[in-house]
Amino acid sequence: MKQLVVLLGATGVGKTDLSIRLAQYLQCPIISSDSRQIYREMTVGTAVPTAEQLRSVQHYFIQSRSVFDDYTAGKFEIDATELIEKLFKTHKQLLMVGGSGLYIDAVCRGIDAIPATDKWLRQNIIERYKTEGIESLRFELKRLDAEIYNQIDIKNPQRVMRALEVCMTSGKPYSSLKQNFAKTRDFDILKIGIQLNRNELYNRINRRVDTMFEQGLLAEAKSLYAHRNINALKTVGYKEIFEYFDGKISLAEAIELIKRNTRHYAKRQISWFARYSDITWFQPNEIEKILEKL
RNA sequence: GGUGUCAUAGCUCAGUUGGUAGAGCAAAGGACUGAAAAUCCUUGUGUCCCCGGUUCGAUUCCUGGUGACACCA
Repeated sequence: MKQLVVLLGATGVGKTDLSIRLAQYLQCPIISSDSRQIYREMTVGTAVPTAEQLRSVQHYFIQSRSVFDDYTAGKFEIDATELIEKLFKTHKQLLMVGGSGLYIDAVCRGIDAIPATDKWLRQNIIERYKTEGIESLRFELKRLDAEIYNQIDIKNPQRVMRALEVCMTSGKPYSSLKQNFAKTRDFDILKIGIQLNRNELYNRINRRVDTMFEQGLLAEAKSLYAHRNINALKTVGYKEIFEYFDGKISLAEAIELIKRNTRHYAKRQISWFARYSDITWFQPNEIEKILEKL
């Protein structure tokens, strides 16, 4: 049986360095499940693997799309499963590495097939949200799909808008499309989790942010400033610098905010992974134990 | 040195016409099916600066002290 090894963990725990070692051991390429490293315009701020790391192991998805492309988790499921199928023809084991929970889910269990939604419709719904408020959208969603209305987090505008947009484009209730069944994949999945105690993780995150600035994060953000409204650029490390460019906060404040928001992000990842019951957890330095597991 | 203002949660501050107090941020926990590094939810006991006085009762009023800030010398 083919096996997909999934290396996951919070941002900054040291997945990248470890992944190179594991890929070399398994003699397989790396498939990235990172929703931001996939964009070629963002290098420094997403802590993409170094040029040397990219040279030493074949990587897929890293810097393979543009921030102008409107990439999504749904596309990732299609692209990644296709790629995995292809690679399994020449490899018994493959390594997927990344911390984007939804992207990992998309590959491991799949997300339901839902017709692509129209860009303008979403724009329209966002406008309605801004002018009419959330209540109006909730009211309409309840009318179109009472079941989904009761399922989703009604306090979360993004969820309400998405549900509405699906109902409107498909012409069917979102709840009828959202099956929630895990797809069966024709390969085994082994989840390897990397964790550190909270203090150590936060220290590493803080240090990594300082390093990003030394490596030119400011200049990179400057080159993207004009496109700040693009979804992909609503990203920790960029959005705070944009605020600095706006003159709303100082550079020192931006740096602190990036550190803090990255910590928040790491916490959210930890919460997400906590619900997977099939992860074997290791410390980043327990390479021998991990190799043994493989 | 003098005068004035202030001192409340980790931080910034609100408030109590005298009955021991609450917001934002932080922190912690959580949710998550095409924006996911996104978006959202939950959680607030703290010598109310210290000593004393008035009072049934003081974080609140009064005397003194300490500290910070401002102005005047």
